[in-house]
Amino acid sequence: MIHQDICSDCAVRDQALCGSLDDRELIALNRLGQRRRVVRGESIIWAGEESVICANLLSGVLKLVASTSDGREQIVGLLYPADFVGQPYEGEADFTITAVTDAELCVFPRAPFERVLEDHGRMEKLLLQRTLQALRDARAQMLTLARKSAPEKVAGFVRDMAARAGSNSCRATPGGPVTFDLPLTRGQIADVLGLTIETVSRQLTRLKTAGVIRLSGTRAVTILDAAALEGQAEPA
Amino acid sequence: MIHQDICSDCAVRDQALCGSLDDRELIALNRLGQRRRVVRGESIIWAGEESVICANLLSGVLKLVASTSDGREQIVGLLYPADFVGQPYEGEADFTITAVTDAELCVFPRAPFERVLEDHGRMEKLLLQRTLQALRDARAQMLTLARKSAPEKVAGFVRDMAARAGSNSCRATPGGPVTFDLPLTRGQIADVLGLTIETVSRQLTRLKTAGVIRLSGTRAVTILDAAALEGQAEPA
DNA sequence: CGTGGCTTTGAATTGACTCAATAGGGGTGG
DNA sequence: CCACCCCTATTGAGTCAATTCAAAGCCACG
Repeated sequence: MIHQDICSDCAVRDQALCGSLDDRELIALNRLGQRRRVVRGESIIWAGEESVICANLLSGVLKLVASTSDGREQIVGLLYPADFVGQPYEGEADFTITAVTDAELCVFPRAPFERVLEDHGRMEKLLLQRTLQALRDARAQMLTLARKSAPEKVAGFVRDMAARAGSNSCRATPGGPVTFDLPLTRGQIADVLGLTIETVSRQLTRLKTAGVIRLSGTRAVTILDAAALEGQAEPA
Repeated sequence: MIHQDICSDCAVRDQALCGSLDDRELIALNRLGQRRRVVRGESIIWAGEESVICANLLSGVLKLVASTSDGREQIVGLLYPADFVGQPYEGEADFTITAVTDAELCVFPRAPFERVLEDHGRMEKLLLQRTLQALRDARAQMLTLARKSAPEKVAGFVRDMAARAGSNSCRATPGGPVTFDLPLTRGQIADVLGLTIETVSRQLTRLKTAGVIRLSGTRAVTILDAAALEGQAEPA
């Protein structure tokens, strides 16, 4: 499906990079873009292949996966709605990008998209700022992967996911119990944190037993003691 | 010392971001820049402090260090001559930047530098491309930190340092013995790889005993068997 | 030629992994 | 509506890679 009139139905119209464009500019970009739905587990870019597209993520969650030749895997990034997807100015993709939930994208062919970038300094500047932020995030995660213990990793991950969920649907009582769904399986959490499934499971059970969180089903988490969680994530 | 005429004595004039500017543009930037020397161990930016400068690195090697509140440290990036230093568009620095060798910088106040960026699309595009590359590097390193064994980490590190040294002073016989100096101490290598000093030392000794490398003094390394080194760095 | 920092080597410990088996839970079809 | 099945998660026991703790050794430099 080609975009309706002028992205008026776009759920992330203002948060995505396109937010920097006025109506006239949007028309040009709009002509390039195509909606695409992907189902959970489907990949849109493969490491080592020519990366011919860029996109805005409209809904769902994607993972960036790095892997060794013998099959070990590491999730090196997660993408959420309004995030930019893909690598301009780079032919061969370094990481495989796969949907961890059903997702919807607004896809652009890479080369024309690069031309739009060059013609629109505001948009390029926004992309630079996002890229700088992604770089800071990746470097912060390097500290976690290399130097934090399994309890710290899991507590920090739960805290971060709660913060993200909380920023979407803000609660009246900050610090009070917050409930949300993890978008990832235990195995995917393990792939983010550089642990194994078993270790993630054990640490979550430990937090539950300690009364810090409640687990309902396999996805839902309730934060019972945010201060304790923070204390386990960042020991003094 | 203010720049002499027009950066004519700059060792990295063509490789650094400034390479994108013509002589007229360079005059404007030149007026902002100041040379600064730092000695080994000296920091130019501190995590948590306001980050008021950007710079080009002219000579020497810098490290970006992330640390936990209880003192664990991780080197999340190394900067070499012609690399860009600092975080435009971001007030508070996330990482401490420290010289690992004596170094020389061309320093710009951040705010005016940002204005130059906005006025010069070519330079902003170059910075975007460098930032995207740094992001790819950081993500690749996440795989190493989280999923590779100590032997793989150390072999890969030695290979990468050899490649960097080799790219500067190219040898006639590719694959033949290459000798170079590590710019880092064992402790700093450990901080890059997420290991301890002792483990790095043991792995280097193992590579020496296996006849893959020769160690002369504490800094010099000779690659005796590049194929074996590659094999240990990236097991099938 | 001494001194201090860096490096190497050894022994013991441990946190996370591996292997293995059980339990839960959501969806499908009878 | 219920039984079954598959996939995911939990729990346990034993192992091992890397760390921690400790002691020399080496080298560069004053």
